[in-house]
Amino acid sequence: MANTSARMLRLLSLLQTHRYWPGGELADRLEVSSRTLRRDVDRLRELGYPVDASRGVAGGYQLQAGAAMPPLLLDDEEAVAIAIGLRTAAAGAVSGFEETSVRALAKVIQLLPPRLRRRIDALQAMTSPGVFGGGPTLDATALTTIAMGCRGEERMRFAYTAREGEETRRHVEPHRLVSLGRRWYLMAWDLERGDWRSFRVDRMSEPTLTGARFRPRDIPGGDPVTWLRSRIASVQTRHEVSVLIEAPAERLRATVGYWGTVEETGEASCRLRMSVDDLHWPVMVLGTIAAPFTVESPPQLTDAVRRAGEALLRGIAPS
Amino acid sequence: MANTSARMLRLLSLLQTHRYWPGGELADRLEVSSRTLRRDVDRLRELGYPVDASRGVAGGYQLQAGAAMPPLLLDDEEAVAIAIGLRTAAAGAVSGFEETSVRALAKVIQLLPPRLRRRIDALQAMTSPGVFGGGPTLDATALTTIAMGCRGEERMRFAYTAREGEETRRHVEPHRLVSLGRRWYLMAWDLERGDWRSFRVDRMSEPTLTGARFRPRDIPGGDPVTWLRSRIASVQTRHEVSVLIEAPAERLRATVGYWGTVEETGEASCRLRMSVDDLHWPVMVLGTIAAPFTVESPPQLTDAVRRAGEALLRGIAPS
DNA sequence: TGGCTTCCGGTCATTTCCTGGCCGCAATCG
DNA sequence: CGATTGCGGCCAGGAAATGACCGGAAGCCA
Repeated sequence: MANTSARMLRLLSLLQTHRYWPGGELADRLEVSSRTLRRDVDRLRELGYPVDASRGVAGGYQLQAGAAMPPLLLDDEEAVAIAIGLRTAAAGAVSGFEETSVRALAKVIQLLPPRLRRRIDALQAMTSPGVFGGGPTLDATALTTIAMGCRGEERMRFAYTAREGEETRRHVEPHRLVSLGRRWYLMAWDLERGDWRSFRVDRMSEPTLTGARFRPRDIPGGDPVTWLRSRIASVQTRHEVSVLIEAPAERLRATVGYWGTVEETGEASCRLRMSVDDLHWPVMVLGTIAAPFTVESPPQLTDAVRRAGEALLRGIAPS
Repeated sequence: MANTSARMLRLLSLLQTHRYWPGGELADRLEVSSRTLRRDVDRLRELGYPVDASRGVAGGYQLQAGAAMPPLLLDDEEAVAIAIGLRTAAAGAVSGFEETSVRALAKVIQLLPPRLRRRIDALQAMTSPGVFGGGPTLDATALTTIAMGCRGEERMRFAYTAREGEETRRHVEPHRLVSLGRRWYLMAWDLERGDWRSFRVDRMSEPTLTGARFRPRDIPGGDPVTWLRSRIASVQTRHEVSVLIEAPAERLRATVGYWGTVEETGEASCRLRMSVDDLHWPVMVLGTIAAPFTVESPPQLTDAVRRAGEALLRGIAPS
C-alpha cells in the first residue's frame, strides 16, 4: 500500500517538525479521517516509536524519544547542517570521532540530493585544515569517496605517490578506512599485486569508484587497526606535555577545555597535561594565559616556547 | 498496513547500509517472495527514492541520491556521530552554521533514545569551549533545550541574570534562537511583562520546558534578526587584523586555512587578514609560523603580541 | 556464441487489512 | 458541569498486497 507507507512517513515527518499536533490537524493534512489517523498513530507505536497523546481541550500528539532512533526526515537545511557537522568532526574537530563521522558522512552524502551536495562542496574551503593540523590538508571529498567505496564494497582506482615520490596507478578493493595519529589510512586489497596494502589517504589522488562490486575478503588477523599498526613504519611521535602554571586551575580549564587535563597543585597553581602531536598547541596555550609557568616536559617544548617568544618580540621590534 | 510500512522501512534501511543488495537476499531478509520485493522497490521509486537495479550475474539493488532526502535510518553509532558533529558545528566550528546546526540538533536530540543521549552528554566536556572561545563557555544542553522550546512552541522558565547582576525568574514563550557575533540570543515573549524581550543565552540558567504549548505570535517587523540587532546595545567588538609576513603565502595558507585570507605581496612575503573577536588567535598564528612579520593593524595586536612573547620567554627563564 | 544469473513486469486468484462511519467511554481543562 | 479531544470496538465494502507462474531482457563469462 504505497499510500499508507507514504502517509506514515509524512506523519512521522510532521511529528518530527513540530512538537505537538492536534489530531484534527494531522488528519486534515494527511487527508484521512481522524479514525484512520488514530490507527496510523497506533501503527507507529507498534513500530516502536512512542507517540505521546494528551487529551483535553488542548490535546495532541507528540513524538517522543524511544528505544530506537526513528527514521529521520530531514529538510534541506537540516541535511546540509548534518553533513557539514559530520565533515568538521571527521576532520578531527572531535578527537576520537573521526572514523565514525566519516562512516556516517559517507552514508549521508550518498543519499544527499545533488543540489545539496553542491551546496556542501561549495563550502569545501571551510573545512579548516585541522587548525594547525599536523598533516597536510585533506580533501574531504576524497575521504568520503573512499568511505563510500568501503561501505559499498565497490572497487576503486586512484593514483598513489609512494614515499619515494614515484607515482603509480592502483586498482584496489577498499576494506577499511582508519584514522591513526593524525593521518588517514586505507586498508585495501591491491588487485594488481594480489595482496593487502595500506595507503595513506593524503598520498592518494583522484580516487574514483569503478562501480564494480566485490566480496569482502577476510582481513588478516581479523583486526584492521592492529594490522595497520604493524605495517606502518612511521609511528606518529606524540609529545606528553607537562607544565606547572601559576594560575588558578579554573582559569586554565576555561582556556584549554577538553584538550588537556588540569590538576590543581595549589591554591593558585596547577599542572597542565596534554598529549599532542604538535608542540605549537601547548605553546599557544602558554602564550595566552599570561601567567608564570615552568616546563616539566618534554624538553623540546622549552625550545619551541623560546622560538615562538622570540619570533613574537622580533615582530614588534621597530625594524 | 503495519506490515508493509515496516517492511518498506526495513528495506530502506538495508539499502542504506550496504550499497548493493542482490534481490534474493533482500527478499529473504524481508521474508517475502521476490515478486513482492520487486513491488516494494517500485513503491520506493514511486515515493521518489531512486533505486538503481543492475542485472546480470552480480546484479542487485542500490539506493541512489534522488530529488529528496530519504528518511535516514541510523544505527546508534551514526546517530551519536551526527549529534556530536552538530554540536561542534553549533559551538561555532563552522561559522555561519551555528543556527542551522542548533535547529537540526534540537530535532535529533529530541528523537535520540535516552541511552544515546547519555553517551553524548558524557562527552559534554569535549565540546571544547570554542578553543580560546571569545565568550564564556556555553552549555550545549541549555542551547538545545531552548531550541527545543522554539521548535515545539513550548513555554519555558529560567533564571536570568541581567547585565546589572540582579537575577530574575522568567516565564516566556520562546520564539527564535539567534546567533549574533559570538553570542546566542533568545527572542521571546515575556509572559509576565507581556512584551517581547531578548535574552542572552549565556545569562540564562536552568532553562526548563514547562510542557505548556502556545500559539506563536507575530514577530514585530517580521524579521527576528533585525529586531534583535536594534535591541542589542553591545555590539561585539571585532578586530580587523592585517599583518605583513615574510614567508611564502603557501606556508601561511597551510597554517591558517579557512580562518583568514592570505594575499601574496611578493615572492616570499604576504599579507594575512583575519577578522576575529579575540586577538589571541592571530597571536598564536604569528608565534607558530616563525617568520618575520609586521603588524599593520590593529594597534592592540602589537600589545597582545608583546604580552604573549614576554610571557613565553619569562616561562623558560631559569627562575 | 551459448549458458547462466539476475532483474522486469504482466496476469490471476486469494487473502489480508485498510478505510470511514458510528458509537460509548475516558481524560483534561476551565 | 460541559466542551474538547483522544481511545478503541464494531461493521461492511472495497482496495491492495501477496505469491505463483510466466516469457523476456540485460549483463557476465567461458
